[in-house]
Order: sequence, then structure tokens, then C-alpha cells
Amino acid sequence: MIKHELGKRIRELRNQTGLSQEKFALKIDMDRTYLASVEAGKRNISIINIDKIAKGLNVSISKLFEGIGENNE
Amino acid sequence: MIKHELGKRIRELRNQTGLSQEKFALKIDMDRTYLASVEAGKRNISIINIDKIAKGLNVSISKLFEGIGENNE
DNA sequence: TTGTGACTTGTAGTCCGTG
DNA sequence: GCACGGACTACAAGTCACA
Repeated sequence: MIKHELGKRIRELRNQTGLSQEKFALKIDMDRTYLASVEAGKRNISIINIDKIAKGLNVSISKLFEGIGENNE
Repeated sequence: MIKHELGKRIRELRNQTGLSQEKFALKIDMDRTYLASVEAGKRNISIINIDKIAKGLNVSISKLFEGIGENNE
């Protein structure tokens, strides 16, 4: 499922920045618990917030989705 | 704005397939008018539907976003 | 520091039309 | 074939208390 793949990927990249969910959420002006649920793959996140997160991670959206969403599960 | 860039990109790729909005929407089981508004950059589309469109266009999401979302406008 | 259930509000998304 | 609108329902956005 794309939501879970994306969530995992976001968590990986965020961990690489060394920031906690809280710090990162603060940085991109997003609620911490919302970010947590996105990382957990529970939210059908929209493009505006994907863009926000990608910018916070300093990667393009294309880069963010690299290697994911290729198959249906 | 990311919504507009994405809409334009989707339209380009859809045109390359030779399908009308209606035919393409039907193919991916999406509402015709909704697809139109997405292409027009008016909708904050969610990841599930982005995935749906990418699959219909036979490209990865990463490929779909190639070259867009790099700057703020 | 992170996960989760529950909740309200705004809008995503659907279905019916029109020129 | 497409842009646009009205009216509706489903669900994402955003926030909270608590674990």
C-alpha cells in the first residue's frame, strides 16, 4: 500500500536528518501527531503536505518516491 | 504551486496516451469532472489518487514528479 | 520521544447537469 | 472533448488527552 511505503520512506529520511518527529514537525509547521500518523501509514496524505515534507527533508518529491509505488502492495 | 505543476504534468502525459479526460477517467475509475479539476490545478489531490493516476499513465510516482516541485512557485 | 483514538471542520471526491 | 457549476457525501486536515 502506497501510504505505508511513503510513511516508511519519510521516517527513514527524517531519521537521517537526526531530527525527532517533534523537531521536524515544528520545522515544517505541521502537527507532531499528524506527522506521526503519516509515518505510520495511516493517513491518505495530500500533495500539499507531501510537498511540505519533501521540502523539509530537502529532497524533491520525485526523490521522495524513488523506489516506491511500483507495485500494488 | 505544486498542484498546478502536477496538473500540467498529468495532462501532458495523458495527452501522450491519446486518451480523452473521459476515457482516461473511466479507465482508472475516477470521476471525469474531478480529473478535469486536478489537471486544472484546482484540487489538493491525495496520494491514493496520485497513485491511481500514475498507474493509469504507466509511470512510477517518482517519474510523474520528475522535474517538478523543485522550487516554491 | 512516539503512538493512538476521538473529535470538528474544511474540502476531497461523486454525480447531476450546462454551453 | 472540455470547462464550469450546484449539490451532495466521504474523508483528509488539524488538534487533543493520554498512554
